[in-house]
Amino acid sequence: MSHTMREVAKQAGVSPATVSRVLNKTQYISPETEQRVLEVVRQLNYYKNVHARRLATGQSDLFGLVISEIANPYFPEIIRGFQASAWDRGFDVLLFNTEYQQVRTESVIRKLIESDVRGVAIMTSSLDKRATAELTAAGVGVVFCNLGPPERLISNISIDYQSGISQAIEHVVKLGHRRAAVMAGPGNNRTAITIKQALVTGLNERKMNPFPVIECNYRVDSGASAVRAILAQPEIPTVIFCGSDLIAMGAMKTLEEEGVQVPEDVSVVGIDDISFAFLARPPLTTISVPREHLGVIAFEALEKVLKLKQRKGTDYYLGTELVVRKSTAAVRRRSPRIIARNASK
Amino acid sequence: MSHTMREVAKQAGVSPATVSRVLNKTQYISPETEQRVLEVVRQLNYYKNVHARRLATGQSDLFGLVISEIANPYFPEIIRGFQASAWDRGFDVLLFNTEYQQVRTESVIRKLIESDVRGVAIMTSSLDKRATAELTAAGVGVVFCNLGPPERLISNISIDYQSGISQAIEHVVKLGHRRAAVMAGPGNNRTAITIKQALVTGLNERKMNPFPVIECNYRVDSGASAVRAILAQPEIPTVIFCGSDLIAMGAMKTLEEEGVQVPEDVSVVGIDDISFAFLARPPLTTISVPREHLGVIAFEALEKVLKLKQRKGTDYYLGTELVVRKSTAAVRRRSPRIIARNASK
DNA sequence: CCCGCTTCTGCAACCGCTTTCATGGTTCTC
DNA sequence: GAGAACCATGAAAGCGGTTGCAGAAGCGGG
Repeated sequence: MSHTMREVAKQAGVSPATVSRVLNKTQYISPETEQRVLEVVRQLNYYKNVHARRLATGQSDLFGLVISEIANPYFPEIIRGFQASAWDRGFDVLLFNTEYQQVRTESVIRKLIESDVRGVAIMTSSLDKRATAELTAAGVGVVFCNLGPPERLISNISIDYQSGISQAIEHVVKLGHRRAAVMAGPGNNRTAITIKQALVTGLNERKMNPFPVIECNYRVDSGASAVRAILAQPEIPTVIFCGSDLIAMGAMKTLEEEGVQVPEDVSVVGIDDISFAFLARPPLTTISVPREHLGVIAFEALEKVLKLKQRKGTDYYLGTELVVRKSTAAVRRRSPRIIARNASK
Repeated sequence: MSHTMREVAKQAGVSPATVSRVLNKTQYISPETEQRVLEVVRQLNYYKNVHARRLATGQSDLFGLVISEIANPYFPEIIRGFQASAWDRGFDVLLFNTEYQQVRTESVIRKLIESDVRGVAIMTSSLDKRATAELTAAGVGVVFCNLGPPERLISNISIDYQSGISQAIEHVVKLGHRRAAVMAGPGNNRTAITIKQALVTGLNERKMNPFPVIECNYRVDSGASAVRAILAQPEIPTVIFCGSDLIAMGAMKTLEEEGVQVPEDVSVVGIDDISFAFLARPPLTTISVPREHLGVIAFEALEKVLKLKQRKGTDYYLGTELVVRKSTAAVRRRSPRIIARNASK
């Protein structure tokens, strides 16, 4: 179908080696020859075959990126940052998603190694540390997020949720809130657990022992039952901390349906600052996680760890920051529940 | 680093050919030999090298998917559908985004051909038909969206916006609306143009000549100025049709900021039914485009067109459907502008 | 004029896997 | 019991590039 390098060489009256050298600029070739080769390449509309190249050089120009699920708005910016960095340096990226399934994990790892990727950024919590052993054994660099200390060929990026969470707690305390609830992410998710703990610890330090602390999954509608559970308490909180913006938006939706106003009756705080947090109504007060930057750092970390094959990787830190919008407001004297009771009397 | 097939063969006391046949199940091998080979494969933790494989077979197990921009919530579901279908059949997908830049387009096409992908789904409008010629010339199957009639190796998926739009117009007419405005997508975007025309035509048929008809880009904040332009009209519309949900959500945000209530003062209709349309407040009435299905169909179309190399591809149709939520309501007697005037007197 | 040093290009051996064809050994079949 | 038909496997030739090494020209210096 398409032409080979040998054909180009014959047409140009040179050897394949010369064509290779012209195309890759790996050795000085006289300008006339170079021109001739390039001319033929253009005429024949020649495309080099990366598979042959990868085989011959024993190196691919591929990096892997593993995420949980493409439809989760947490990931697109990460992908974007990672892919942009890779593209700038002439690398391609193989994107895999686990869809939260353990079975997929193994196949993904296998595909990654078979494809001879240089490095892999694991941005999902559904891959555990054990799985990465396979990768490093194959000489593939690995970088992940909040999973543990660096090792040989392994770097780690720690997201410092604590800083943003402290700011958020500070913020609501100033607004007069004393009673908080927590709607955390799923209990089998590493990141969700980290966030939940940071939240609970931070609140406890301020003597605001949160109650209830509920786990819900990342699906948009999962907040609904959690919100109802919260509203069913004898004394309902004045502020709800959510483990992700998605949960927060789901919560706000349900709160509205239940006749509870945000932020007048209850304040809501999210985490992530996904692009829609800004469009939510009210616009969501949230803790911004620099996701695009995370993708960029992830790629750079891989490049670096690959240079230092022998030594262990690095630990990177990424700060988080409170973004105040409209879903938080000063606490009212009386909780809506009490108002409701009075009203019904 | 990792082992080769030859090593496995030697260890198992067979030839590389046999190992290949065991691993690919391409020929009957006696159970004992098979067991022996598999055992060695396990022991050595052998991974086959896909590049060598692709080179030897002259075929890759890769499909390409080209989108505009990963951060645009229109795409994730398409990716999901496409990738899931590919995965099920043992194929991998190479994801490329144009970021709306023409320069990228060429590199993307080149990479696609160099990677020897079997087929490419082009889900962005920023690639024109000319670009696909390169692909088909290289024997790569192509499927795109709303771009023209099928040809050799080229299939097309037409999204029938008309049907959903008619339903939407019917819906607002029943609610008593007579004055409509249109906030279309960018004028250099094929899909946006198609939608805009469908919208304008449909409204004209109902004698609701929309005014104004404004183009805005797909960034979230772009709706703001367009909304202000609409509100600056002497007579403001009672319903705004938006070229995408993102535009609609941006518009609703700005409307609220301007003190105009949705849907009491103005109804808003979106297009796409992105997952957030449901979370918007008020939840967005929109025209749902079956995006995940689009991805699935795209993959299937590619598989099919590749089987029939000689003949031209197929034209697929995908319907759209109105989803009524809360951003549309019966029209009020007087427009908010008039109310505002009265109030200020 | 010869030698040695550049400079530019070609030869040929790989990279790791697939696949055609061939081979030796069995089992049928008449 | 000999030839045919199988069967399970091996040998080897690619696939389309890359690259170490070698060789042919060209050139300047002694």
